[in-house]
Amino acid sequence: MVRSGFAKVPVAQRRAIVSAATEEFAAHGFHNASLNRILEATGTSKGSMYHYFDGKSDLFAYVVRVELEQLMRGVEPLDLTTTVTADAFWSALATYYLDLMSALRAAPQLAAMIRAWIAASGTSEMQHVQKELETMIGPWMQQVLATGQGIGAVRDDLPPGLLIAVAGAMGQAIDTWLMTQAPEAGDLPRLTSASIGMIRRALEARP
Amino acid sequence: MVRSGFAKVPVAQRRAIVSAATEEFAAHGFHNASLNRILEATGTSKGSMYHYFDGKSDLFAYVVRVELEQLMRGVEPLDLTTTVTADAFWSALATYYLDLMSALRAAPQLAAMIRAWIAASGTSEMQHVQKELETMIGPWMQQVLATGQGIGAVRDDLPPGLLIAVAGAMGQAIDTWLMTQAPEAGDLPRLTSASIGMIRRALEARP
DNA sequence: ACCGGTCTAGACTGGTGGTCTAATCCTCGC
DNA sequence: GCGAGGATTAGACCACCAGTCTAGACCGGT
Repeated sequence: MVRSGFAKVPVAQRRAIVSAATEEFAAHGFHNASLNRILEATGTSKGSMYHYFDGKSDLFAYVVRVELEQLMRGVEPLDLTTTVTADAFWSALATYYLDLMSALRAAPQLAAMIRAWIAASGTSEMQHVQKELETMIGPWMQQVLATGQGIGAVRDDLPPGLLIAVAGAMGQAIDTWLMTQAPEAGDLPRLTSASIGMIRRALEARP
Repeated sequence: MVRSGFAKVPVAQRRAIVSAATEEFAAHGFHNASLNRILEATGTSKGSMYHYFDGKSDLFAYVVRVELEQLMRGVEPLDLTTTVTADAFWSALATYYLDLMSALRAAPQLAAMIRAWIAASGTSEMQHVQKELETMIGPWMQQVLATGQGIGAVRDDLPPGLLIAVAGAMGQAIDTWLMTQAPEAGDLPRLTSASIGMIRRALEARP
């Protein structure tokens, strides 16, 4: 967890650190990013940095969180209060997903950062980072899932954790495939909606 | 790629190196594994090791390959030549998947190794490892996919690469969920078959 | 016997993340 | 106004890392 001291540091330097760290992590991934380079780039001393953060992965977690929050802020939040049919539920999810994807497409550095996060997740140093971010996103996902099950859009014959894991993995795989393959622009909407369709197929309740 | 010299080294030492490396990688993951520790454990000198392998990730690729081959050897190969209906195709896949999973469950070190590989994949050092292993598995997957499409079991309205990526990600997510959550033994068959069912739902051709 | 290439040992390099101590700053109580 | 003492900073230092390099051992062919 980020140490308390960081809140007191002047905004300018805080922003400088976050920006330099984002750049470094986005460019080199977590493991090949150099803390020393970030220090050098921002003129921060090691003592100060270790006063602000518990270590490299802590800084990484903080930066990812800040960037994710910024991404979320730029996207119309998902509103499921008015959806009462399965079709409405799934199409609301699809538009939300499309929004997120296009926001990501507009912020390549953020996208690189997220890719760095995905690439490093699973490594042991990332476990507490994962946990921290899960507490940020997990409840939201669980609520979406519960809503979907409530209106009969999502199956409820399997453990919620498994459903979330599978859905997340599918989304991740689709994202990276779309990002790296970069199909012709004309094909993109069809591919994205078909991809969401796959998730729906896997998760929807069957009569 | 592994250097030619390694083939000439005595079997005993070769096995010692592979075994020590497996242990190290399985225990610490790729990034936190220490080449020096492997050298120390096997009494190999740095000069020799770098004579055998191009570096840490090269050794890792070799070890993963050896272990994977061993896993495959212990499992009845997938035979799709006699399957002509979609149901037969999917059930053949399901039994094969179950075989693999139980073989993995019986060899925890191998499982740890594979988890280490999955965790590290995506990192930049792993790219050539990925490529090497993909040339080992990729054609097989493509052939399974093509067979499935041929008999109308698998959809063909999306790019093969996307289908493979999604199926692989789903399998991975299910595997890790099953491994880490370790549900009661009684539930395992139901969960596995339901999981395969999810993959089928996402990928099967619809009338 | 000796020559030449192959293999081995391990010191060495430039880098890493993280720790530690000494100094400075800054905010309080007085 | 000023001094004490905790919070903050600087950066030397540590153990360790993957990878390079050189000097020599080994060994088969002539």
